[in-house]
Amino acid sequence: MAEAKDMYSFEKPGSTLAMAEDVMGCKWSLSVLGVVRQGICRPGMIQRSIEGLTTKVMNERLKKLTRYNIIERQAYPEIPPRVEYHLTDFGKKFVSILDQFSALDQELETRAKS
Amino acid sequence: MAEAKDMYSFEKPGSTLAMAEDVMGCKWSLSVLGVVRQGICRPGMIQRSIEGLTTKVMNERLKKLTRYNIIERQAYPEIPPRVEYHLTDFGKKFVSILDQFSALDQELETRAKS
DNA sequence: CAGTATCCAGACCGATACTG
DNA sequence: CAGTATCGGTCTGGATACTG
Repeated sequence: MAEAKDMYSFEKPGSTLAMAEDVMGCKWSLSVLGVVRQGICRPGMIQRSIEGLTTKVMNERLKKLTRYNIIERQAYPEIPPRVEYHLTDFGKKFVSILDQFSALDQELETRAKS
Repeated sequence: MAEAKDMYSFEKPGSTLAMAEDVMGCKWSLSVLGVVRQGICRPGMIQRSIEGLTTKVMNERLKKLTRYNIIERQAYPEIPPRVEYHLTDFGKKFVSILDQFSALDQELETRAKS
């Protein structure tokens, strides 16, 4: 059984926090997540939306985000092939936490003005 | 003035989110933050608390966290020298967001049990 | 269009020795 | 005790070409 102290220790392997660390530690992860959440879901469009992102890295990130169940992949058996990525329910919770970092910005700005 | 769409774009340079990315992307950052929040505030103790952490990397992390105003450094002019690091108010908000990632774990566990 | 393979420069971090 | 300097291996990500 977990002790209360454990509530305050970071770095549990396999935890959501460790996952967040892994995701955020990779360059381009947040950019990709950002455009996917905006509804830009096809690889070609994702790449064209993000200046400087290469195919290789994009696919690595999409794979990682998929593996962590933050986004999910749907492939349509057409010619030419079509693939779509969308946030999962878990992914929506995940990005809503990321938003709270941004919310701190607003708070700091507001404070600066007053 | 910012458009509504900007609310959903990640990756603003200089933002708290970019800072979070920078911090979390560095190995050992969260470990260091974790022990400092527990009140382990002196470098020697911090290092002894974290298996595998070297002096060099610890100091790099402490510097970065200090630069971002997540923790603050207090030096006492004694012999031998004594230094303490503590969370700032901003840092407390920062770690409370990190806790929400961990909170997702609880939620998932609870759901698994039921 | 979606995705993979290969190559390589540079960043990161671990080990160690050192200063005040 | 707190912190810095140096060196070297590893791993990441950027460029490019390629397959189905």
